[in-house]
Amino acid sequence: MDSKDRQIIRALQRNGRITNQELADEVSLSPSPCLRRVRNLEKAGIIRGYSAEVDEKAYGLPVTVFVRIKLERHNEEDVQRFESHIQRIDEVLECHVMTGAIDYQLRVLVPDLEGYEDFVRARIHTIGGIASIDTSFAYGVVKKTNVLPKLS
Amino acid sequence: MDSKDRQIIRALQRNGRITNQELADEVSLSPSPCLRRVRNLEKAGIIRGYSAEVDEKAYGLPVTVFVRIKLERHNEEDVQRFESHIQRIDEVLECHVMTGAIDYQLRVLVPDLEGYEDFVRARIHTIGGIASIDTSFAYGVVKKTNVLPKLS
DNA sequence: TTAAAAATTGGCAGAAACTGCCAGTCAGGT
DNA sequence: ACCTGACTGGCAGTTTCTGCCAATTTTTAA
Repeated sequence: MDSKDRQIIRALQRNGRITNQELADEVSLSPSPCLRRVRNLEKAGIIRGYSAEVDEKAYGLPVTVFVRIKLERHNEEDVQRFESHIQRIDEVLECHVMTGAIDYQLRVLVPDLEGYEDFVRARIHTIGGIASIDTSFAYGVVKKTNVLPKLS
Repeated sequence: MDSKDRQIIRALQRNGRITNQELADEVSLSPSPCLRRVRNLEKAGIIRGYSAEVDEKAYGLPVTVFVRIKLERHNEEDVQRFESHIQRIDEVLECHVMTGAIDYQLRVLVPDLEGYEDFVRARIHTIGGIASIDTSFAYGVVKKTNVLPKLS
């Protein structure tokens, strides 16, 4: 991966549906080698895929919640159990394993506060083995981008 | 926005570069009306744009950090100052305004721990007016998707 | 420094996809 | 039943994609 690949990556993050011709222009290549580089990045798994960015509020899910979870036990079985459950919950868009006092942080999307209560009861507590849940609601977005910073 | 639009949205979140013909197939429309719906969703701002999903590690930024920040004062001026600074920092991919004890939560991408130290010193503390910073490192991803849940 | 080998590039042409236009269809209201 | 408005599907000209090959650039080794 050279600097041209990185240029391509950042251009595709800014606009994932740019045509190959425009992309080629932007990175100063002709369409053929440009497309080949894109395909190589895809095959190598560096570009995982493409996605539409959607206004969550307009879609009907205006409430973003960050949920910080601690497990009671950390043996292989309970951890596996928790993680495989989480992966199947559609409302959970992200789940990170964390260092420090908390084990996991989730980003969850719900239609309203009641929806969140339902979510915790029906989806989280039913997993079992959870020591604590700490909830923070996000009520505004200052910044949200997919474009990775330039490497210095 | 009807259920067909929602179908289109979810299909485009799963694959943002699907061709219009395949998309039309998937949602049982012919290409013309399908494309028109997509364009309308774009014009209405419901589809904000399209983006490539990139492997952050392969790109060279393997460390994800969540930073929870409290401000000293919450008057209009200091808040504006903080938020406009944050928007200009490339390493900050997300910044949410939070309820509760913390004012903001940031998602930050850095190459390593040293990079994070530099980031805090050079980018965050220089803003001024910050009461506290709480850092959590993410060292694994259990789930990460852009696809919004179906509305029940 | 030179020469051979490898990787990358650019152009071309057939195939695929996009997109504006128009007539036909369907749903809701009077 | 009729009218209105919104939506649909098909068509055709235009644009874009993409596999192939020769030419160029870069790398490697002598």
